[in-house]
Amino acid sequence: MRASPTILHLDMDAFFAAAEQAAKPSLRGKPVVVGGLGPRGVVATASYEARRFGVHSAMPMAQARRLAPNAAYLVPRFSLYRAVSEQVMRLLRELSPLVEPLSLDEAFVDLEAGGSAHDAAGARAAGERLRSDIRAVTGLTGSVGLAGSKMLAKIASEEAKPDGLVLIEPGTERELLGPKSVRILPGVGPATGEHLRRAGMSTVADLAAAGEDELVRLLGKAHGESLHRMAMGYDDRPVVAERDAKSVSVEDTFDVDLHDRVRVRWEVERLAERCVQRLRGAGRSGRTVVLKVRRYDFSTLTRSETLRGPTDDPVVVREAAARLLEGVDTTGGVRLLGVGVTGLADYTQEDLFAQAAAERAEGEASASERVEAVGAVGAVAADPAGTTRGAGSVGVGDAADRGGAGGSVPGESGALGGQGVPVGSPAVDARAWAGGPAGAPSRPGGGAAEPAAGESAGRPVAASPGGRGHAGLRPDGGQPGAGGDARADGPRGVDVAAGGGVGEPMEPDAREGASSEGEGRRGGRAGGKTGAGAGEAGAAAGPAGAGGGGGPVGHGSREAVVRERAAAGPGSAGPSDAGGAGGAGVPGTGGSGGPGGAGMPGPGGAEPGGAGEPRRWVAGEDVRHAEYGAGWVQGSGLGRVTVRFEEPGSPPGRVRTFWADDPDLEPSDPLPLVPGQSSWPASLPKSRSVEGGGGSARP
DNA sequence: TCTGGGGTCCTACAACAA
DNA sequence: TCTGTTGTTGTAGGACCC
Repeated sequence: MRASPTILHLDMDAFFAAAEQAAKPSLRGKPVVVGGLGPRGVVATASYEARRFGVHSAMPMAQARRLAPNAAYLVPRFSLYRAVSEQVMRLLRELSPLVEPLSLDEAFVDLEAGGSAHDAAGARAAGERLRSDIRAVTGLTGSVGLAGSKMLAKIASEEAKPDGLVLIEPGTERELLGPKSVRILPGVGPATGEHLRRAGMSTVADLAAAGEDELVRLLGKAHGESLHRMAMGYDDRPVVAERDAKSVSVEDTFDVDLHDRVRVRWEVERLAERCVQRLRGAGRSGRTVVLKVRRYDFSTLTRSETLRGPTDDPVVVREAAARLLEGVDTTGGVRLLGVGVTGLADYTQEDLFAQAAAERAEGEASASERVEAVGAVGAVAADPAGTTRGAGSVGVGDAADRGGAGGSVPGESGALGGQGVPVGSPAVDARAWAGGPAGAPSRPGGGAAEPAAGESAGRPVAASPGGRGHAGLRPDGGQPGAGGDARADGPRGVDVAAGGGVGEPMEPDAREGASSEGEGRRGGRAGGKTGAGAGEAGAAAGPAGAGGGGGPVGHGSREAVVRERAAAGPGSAGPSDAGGAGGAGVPGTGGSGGPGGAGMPGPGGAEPGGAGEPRRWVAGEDVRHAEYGAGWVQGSGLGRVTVRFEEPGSPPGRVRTFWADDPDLEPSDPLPLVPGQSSWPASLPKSRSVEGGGGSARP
């Protein structure tokens, strides 16, 4: 708590939605909702126009659609938001080196540390200058709070919204906070708020009056003490510029609950792979593997296992996650699965052993010790029951062998994928599934290959038409070309044809925005972008060989299966018979393909280059047409795509409809919201003319 | 048709070692 | 040697935030 209001909190106004409105002039002044468009999606951000209909963040998307049926519904485009966020953070760092980002659109700045303000007048001037700079550089508005502490600065920026600045003079905190709801204090959410309400405390003044002892009694020591201090207006938390991540995790919610144990296991292993990719991308390793399972009734379980040392080996993490799954009852259905790693370190157990081995090579250790050390790699700590699960542990040699095997599989995987996995045999080894988790690369030196190129501008490759898709492996055993998240927003991918629900190409202005749920169109261009042909994509068949058949979430109606089959190109795995039987990708699961018969994942079948399968386009995505120029996808369906031709800085544009596979139409990267900005990330185009069309090769 | 994804922090409890 | 206490570690769950 300082005497001058020199802690600044910036919060961009309705950030995602505002960025979309800036990028799409025809949406300005109209309700825009950004979030997951699948059946279980929630609202990430609603524009102020949409908020007037009662739409707010974290609201189920279905509810938002009921409240604001005419709003534009868009999927988030993180590449755009990250780029704008970088511009904003750069402006903040001009004010002070002490900038603490809280998220893409929010940060604290210590103005005093940067010498940009020492009193209220200076702070206000700096805040106003910042707001005007942000508007000039990004075209967006942000709200600024200034106070002597982080808590109050954040409360001030909330008061300032939208597009304002509020300064809280030190000394006025208690008076200002007293009448406000306890919910404005950080750490008081719905549960704590209700708890306090039942205890007769609804305002901050009530908390202050209750005293620390009472709050500790109600909420526990840490929470009670900190809340009491906050209620008194005390908060001396410093602005911290750098914070190390403490965990890395990935999770997926499925459109339809998973019942098939084999599928659940496959998903867990796939998530483990993605988690390790992220872990490695951050240059970290982790020691504790955590499995998260949300069941059909929304109850959530976590199971964790701590290894002997940190690892970034996909095999080790995958197998730990699979072991953890064995202890979880999934009967009744699984709604969400997640895999995470905590206890992060900058080195791996293998590093330590390598170092130790080098030392021993210099004669510092005996041969017997060497054997012991190598054998321990990847082994897990004894479990709580006191039994070491040796069967699941993997030694270095084992991992290396497996890596080799994984790499060798893709060539055959199409066929395997088509056969599906025998079910009813719990001993089924995922490693036998081509393109499935089995094929995961192991470590370099143990045969692994790193992802080729980070995130690749958010364009997953070799994804299935339904949006799912383990990307499969290159024949060299490496990861698919572009690396990054190989899954194209999988679980939410909905087969356009089968899923219904996706509108006709829209008439101009008949409905702003689009509700297309086909997020997985990437498959259509994956081959071209990565240099992989249809054959490779086919090799990515999922374990059960659902292929293009049963979509990942059970949208695999017979109709869809037939379409996908027809579209399967040579070299693709093709849908399994089970898929053909009605969408259940797993033979033997009683895969009746009944309602929501969950097909196994796996792009397999209809993949890029597949003759006749239209490409899929995501609502809101940037595109470029050879003749009409830059635009964005307003809607798609029934083999057509509707594009509005406009870009940041242009007047609202006109709408045209094309065949989805129109060769003149191609995807494009986001442009700066204010044309010609030098602070726009170098990896993204600064203008269409420079960029030459977005750069994605056609399949 | 309710309820995402990626985090952080805290609490409680059991096991174990000193 | 046995018992009680205390600290640490691992595990699980809950709340909260954006």
